[in-house]
Amino acid sequence: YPSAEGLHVGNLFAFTGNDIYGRFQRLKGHNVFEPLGYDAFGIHSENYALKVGVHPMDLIPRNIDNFRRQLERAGLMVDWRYTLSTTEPNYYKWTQWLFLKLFEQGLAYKKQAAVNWCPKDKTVLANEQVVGGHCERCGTPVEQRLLEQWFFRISNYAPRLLDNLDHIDWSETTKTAQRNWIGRSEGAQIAFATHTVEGTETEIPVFTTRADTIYGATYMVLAPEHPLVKSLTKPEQQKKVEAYREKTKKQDIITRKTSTEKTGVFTGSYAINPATGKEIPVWVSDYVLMEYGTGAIMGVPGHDERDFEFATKFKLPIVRVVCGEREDANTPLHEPFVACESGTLVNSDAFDGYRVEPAKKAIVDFLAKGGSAKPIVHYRLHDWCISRQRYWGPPIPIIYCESCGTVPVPEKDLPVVLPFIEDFRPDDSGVSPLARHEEFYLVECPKCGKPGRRETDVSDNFLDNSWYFLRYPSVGRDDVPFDKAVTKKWLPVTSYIGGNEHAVLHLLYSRFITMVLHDAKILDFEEPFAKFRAHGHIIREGAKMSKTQGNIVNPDQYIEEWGADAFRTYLMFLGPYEQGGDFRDRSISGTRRFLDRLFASVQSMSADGGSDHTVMQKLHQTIRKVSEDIPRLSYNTAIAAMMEYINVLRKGERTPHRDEVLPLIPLVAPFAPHIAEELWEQTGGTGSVFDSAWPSFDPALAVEDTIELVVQVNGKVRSRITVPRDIAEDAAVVTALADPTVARFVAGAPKKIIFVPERLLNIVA
RNA sequence: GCCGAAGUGGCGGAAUUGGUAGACGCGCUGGACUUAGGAUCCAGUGGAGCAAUCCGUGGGGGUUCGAGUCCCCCCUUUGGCACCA
Repeated sequence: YPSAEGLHVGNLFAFTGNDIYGRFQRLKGHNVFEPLGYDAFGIHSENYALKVGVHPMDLIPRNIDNFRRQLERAGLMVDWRYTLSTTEPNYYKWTQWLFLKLFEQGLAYKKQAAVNWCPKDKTVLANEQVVGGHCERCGTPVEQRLLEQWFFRISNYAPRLLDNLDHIDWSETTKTAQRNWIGRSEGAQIAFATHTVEGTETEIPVFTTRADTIYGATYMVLAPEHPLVKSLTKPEQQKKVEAYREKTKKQDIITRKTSTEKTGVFTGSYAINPATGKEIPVWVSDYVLMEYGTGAIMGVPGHDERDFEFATKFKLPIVRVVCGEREDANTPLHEPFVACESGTLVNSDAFDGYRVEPAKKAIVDFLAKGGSAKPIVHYRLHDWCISRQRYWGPPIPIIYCESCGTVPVPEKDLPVVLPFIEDFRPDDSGVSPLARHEEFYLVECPKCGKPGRRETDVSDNFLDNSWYFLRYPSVGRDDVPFDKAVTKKWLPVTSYIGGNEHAVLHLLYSRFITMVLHDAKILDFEEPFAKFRAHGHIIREGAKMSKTQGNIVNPDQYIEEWGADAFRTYLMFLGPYEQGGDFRDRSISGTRRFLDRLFASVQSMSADGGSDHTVMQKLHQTIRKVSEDIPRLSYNTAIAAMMEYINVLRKGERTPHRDEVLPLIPLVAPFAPHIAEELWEQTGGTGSVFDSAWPSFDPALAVEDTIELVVQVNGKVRSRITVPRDIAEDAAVVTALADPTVARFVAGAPKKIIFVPERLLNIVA
């Protein structure tokens, strides 16, 4: 996202890590395609445009120019012929096409729903964009609002999105985040019979993961928005219930989600506990969420903290149905007993004595016979709300016609171009600013030709970036979103390094979209990124970088002062790449010195091919180390190894030989491409160093023939002896005991000898 | 509350499977060169001790010939999710 502030050092950290990997693969002889593009079709850009009073159509190209300038200085191996911008009609034409594909598959649908509404940005947000009850973008507390919205049925794909995680090569942290977000829970749906105030028989379905505790269900709770609330409320309770529903509706998400004090009201109705056959009261409370499960629960106060709290407050009966090892059926419950591994059922008729886990299945089976229960797997993942009541985004390609209904814009009419309008500021109406422009929305129905009305909402920015990897190799093609043959050659993405902040947004949506296209037989793979690694984040002096703290690092000044190569190398050296690290101005001098010493070594090296044996050994060890470290993103240790080698090379003002120096040039090239190219040319290389070859190492040379064997006595290091690498245990013991220090600690015959070849000898005395 | 990551010198960090703790870099100390040094080069740099040696990876236990690494308990920091039934 090309922000107005320009490139952040964090962006550069991410891009450089990718670049090193790409340059390394190219040196290894692979054909590498490394693209980069701009994704500014969303709220963030629009808000900034509003703030500075510049139209986004003017602002975004300006930001992009600045970004491009900064990116080019960073020395990335990006193929700029294949860049893209999600704000361009030739790109978003295909974003709209994507919407149509989902619509065709029945995966895009419109419904009225309580959605997350940001009162400041005046738009709907996806669940993934609500962070701790606040708008991800501006931090304003999010409200609930009832609106007609377009959704994608990502929930249909929940099982696949989850199961595939087991066999894709991704960072565990990212996989865990997705698993938690998808939130599979295995349980049962159980129906509680009841009747409406008019006397009609009906039932309240609940979802539970603790069917084993059903004998302890002493009441039920419906979410305030639950559709059954109305018909179950007795006339004498009506006023109270209505008032309660009003009150909870007005509360914003924050107070609702963070207040621990339970509130609620009785409907006056009762339902039958299908296990006990007893009548239990039906309550309404906002601690039950309409969005999860069935929007209704069975209250088991003995074995659930929230239920316990609620029952205590409203004096509802609390029954023990599970006990631990030192308890029995009559042990009083002063707090809910929630541990279940060790629990045994009590007060549960035929199921008394069952362990918790088997009881779950047995009780569901038992209730299933009466038709009131079935095992069910529930996912936390909600459908993806993609409507945005804003201006800056791709218009959703739909036309409403009085006779034909909801009609998709025909593919030949794409793109639906976002018009330039002056008054793009959103308002409270719940509709997009585009709805103020007849010239945009008054259109003919593509089916029957009668007057129709265009959809005026635009789509979520995350839809734009859910498919860009598919577009990159096909940039320039106007007739297709992506060319078949080109896609086959380059995709899925071989290696992707990104931030974990996208774990449940971009990275989940991209997987979903890819699966949908696979199912529509448009793609022959269903996972977009074969390998994904989450990089760490850079902090500064122990604190997160932020504008308000004023500790943002602008890469420009550092590149100016130290050069792009030293800066890149420093960023990769400051910590383990997958963990990030602490940015300290002063430390950049270290990597700069390293590169200077490398440069000086080339200038001063002796022209003859002679070389020192121990230096050559070190060289081959270094080549091996760097070759092994780069693929596992251990950039910091790869750099350290090269520094170490330079130190050996120049130890005591030694003049290095040509053969000792030259292999360093391609070795350092992924990190410091500019210097590497320069040195490559100076030393007679032709073309680019990146078209040369990655140096190979001689395994025989990479090992030393004599080693330092550590000698321990009783596990404590007492000496180090220099011995042949392949020394036998007996010989090692003899040599070790000849050492005066060792001899001093060994009185008499050794009790035991532990010999680890090439490493150590431990004498237990 | 739940899920995850992490605690190592003055600082950033090394230490593939349990096997020399502190690689590499910053900083610091001393020296060389120099009119000068915030340049460059050389040497040193975990703590205590004259030394032999002892102590050292958040704390406490344990397993082992041997633990930064494995097991149990606890503390701290940090990221994410959060009334998810």
